[in-house]
Amino acid sequence: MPRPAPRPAAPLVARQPRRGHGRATLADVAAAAGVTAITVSRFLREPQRVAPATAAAIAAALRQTGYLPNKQAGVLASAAAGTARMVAALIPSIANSIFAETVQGLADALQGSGCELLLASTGYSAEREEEQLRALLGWFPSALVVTGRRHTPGALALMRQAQARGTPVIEIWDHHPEPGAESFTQIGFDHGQVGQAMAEHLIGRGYRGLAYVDSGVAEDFRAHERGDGFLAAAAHRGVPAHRVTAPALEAIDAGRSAFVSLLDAHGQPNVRAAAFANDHLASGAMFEARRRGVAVPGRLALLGFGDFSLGRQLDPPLSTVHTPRFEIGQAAARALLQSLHSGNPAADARLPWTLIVRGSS
Amino acid sequence: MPRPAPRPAAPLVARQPRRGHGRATLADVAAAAGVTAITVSRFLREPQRVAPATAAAIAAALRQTGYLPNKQAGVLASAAAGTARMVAALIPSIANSIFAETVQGLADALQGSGCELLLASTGYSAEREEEQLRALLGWFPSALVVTGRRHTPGALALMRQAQARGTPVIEIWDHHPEPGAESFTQIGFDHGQVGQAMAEHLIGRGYRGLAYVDSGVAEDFRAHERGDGFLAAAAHRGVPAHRVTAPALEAIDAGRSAFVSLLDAHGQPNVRAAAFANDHLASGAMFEARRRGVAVPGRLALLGFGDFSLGRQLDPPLSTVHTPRFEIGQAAARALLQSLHSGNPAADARLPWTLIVRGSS
DNA sequence: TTGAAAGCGCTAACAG
DNA sequence: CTGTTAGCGCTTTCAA
Repeated sequence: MPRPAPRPAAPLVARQPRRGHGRATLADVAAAAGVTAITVSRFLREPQRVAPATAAAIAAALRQTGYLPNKQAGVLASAAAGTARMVAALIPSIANSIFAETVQGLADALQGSGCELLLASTGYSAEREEEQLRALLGWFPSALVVTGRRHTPGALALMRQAQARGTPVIEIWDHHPEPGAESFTQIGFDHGQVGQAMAEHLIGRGYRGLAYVDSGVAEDFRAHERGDGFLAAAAHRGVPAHRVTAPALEAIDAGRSAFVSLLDAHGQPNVRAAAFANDHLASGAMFEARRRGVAVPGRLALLGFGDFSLGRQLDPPLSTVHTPRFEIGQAAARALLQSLHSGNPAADARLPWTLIVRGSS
Repeated sequence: MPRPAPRPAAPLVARQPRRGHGRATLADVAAAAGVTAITVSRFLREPQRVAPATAAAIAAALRQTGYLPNKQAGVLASAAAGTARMVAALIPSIANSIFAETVQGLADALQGSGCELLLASTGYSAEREEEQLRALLGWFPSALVVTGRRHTPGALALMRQAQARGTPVIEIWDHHPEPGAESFTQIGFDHGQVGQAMAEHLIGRGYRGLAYVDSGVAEDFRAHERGDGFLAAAAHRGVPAHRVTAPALEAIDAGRSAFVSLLDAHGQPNVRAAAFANDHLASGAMFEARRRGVAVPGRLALLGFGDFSLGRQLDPPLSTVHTPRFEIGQAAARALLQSLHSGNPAADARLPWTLIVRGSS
């Protein structure tokens, strides 16, 4: 009588299962529907590729189990295709309404594309940018959006590495294509040109004795570049101009303070018109002018930047530069989606800004 | 002479490798360092647990390969521990400076915790909230932050499901603990109480004939609740009060328009004091009052909500309610980090607001 | 139209 | 202190 064949030895110690959460997986759904996981996966991605009867069973099982696909697993499994469906964005400050609106544009345009937004802010610090970049890239995002074109060597290396892997890398808020230099997609405008236009507007109005009130944020390079353009244009026209830097206060207060220092410019050429790094600063100057009874633009003409809603309400309404802040985000989203779709790098875009002349200049 | 044993049959067709990207993996680093992947993994998480010599070799290999850990893989591998290191946040609008500041608080307090922020906005739509919730939860975030306590049944189900799995779910900007009802962690304040305080302030100042100018955004429930509290308090004191809704314009313009309609209240009780759903609306009223030469607070007292920087600059400066908008984000971050750390649900927090009496009331 | 097998990159569990 | 093995949940490749 043959003895029963020995059963394969059971493992000496049962290993602990690793599932710790109660979440339904593809396998659970599949079991409930009487198929295997791959069929459910197919149903979710290409419903028409499964038989109608199977589809119905799967749909029921999905509902019954409350299944939510695990995107981490999905990304990992198709890492080669670069389908992370997640866009990482890095801006100087979330609380700054300029960037908040850009992020809104980005998020809105990403809506419906199946891409989520991974957001981080640098606090205008280049070192923190590199740090955050490293953290964001660890998620293997399908695209990367960063602000401006000044980065630490480490950050640049990370960006290049990402780009080399086929991840679209987009620099927003700036547009300085450097012929010959391999670089990233830029979506924005030339801040030097804006500064130049600001100076030319004031000069064209007949003002002599100009000032550019720069941002007190040392790493707001774009504000500084507008200042550079402003001073260069004035110099080119032979008009005296100088730069003052706003103090590190809340912006409207900083503008008030800067206004005061413009009025009493010890030995400086008499200032008749001032351009500001942003509308908040310019508004502060307007408030202070009103308080002191200084005529605007009679004694001093004022010009802002940004076209925030407040400026229109002032008396006189503030002349300013309208910027495509929402559109920059939208354009970045469109560019990266198209790049993801086509496989080609996204094209640069120079977005239009306009100088709006109101009463203050 | 024995024939050579047949080699195991090679697969008929070589399978395509699946790696499509050029990124260094743990195995690459390990090979370069002459160890195995797990040792590198240990070095990255607990450097003191590998021998100094090995550590040095690994450090060199890491530098040489430019390795960046793949967080998707890491999360997946330790899914049971819930270590997604990613916080999902859902707010009505990114461009709205109130929420932008809250997100900034959240992001700042998350800095250094190793958690990234996954952000989405609902556009004040409950349906879009549910949709976005589904998308965000697919990433298996370690915590979820949503705005307010009104959600669709589907959204509630998702939130409860997440909470049941041990994911902290935090509702921000509101605080209405309902005794007995199982609910989520709430971090914010009671908007009804704020409305009540606004009414009592105006009544205490001797104004009779009150109005609450509500937000034109239909789903800004918190603004409506402040209105409810306002009207209830007025009724309780026997003071006539009514609610008007601001038109759907840009906020400052909407405030201007609402102001005009308050002045000519056909048959309504004469309005002597108005509280607004936010400072932008109130500021619009102030601008219009100045334009029309209407005395504030002589003819009409005005009271805002939010304490935006603009209000302080107006003439008279705007009375308002200061809200802890940055602190709400910070507190949410702290609460969820602690919850993640301790394993217990995060505690509710009622954050303080203050009524700031300036010149306009 | 469906399934089996393998593998994405990493880490938990266990063994030395 | 280091390694082996297995597996996270999904998708790709190949076969039926």
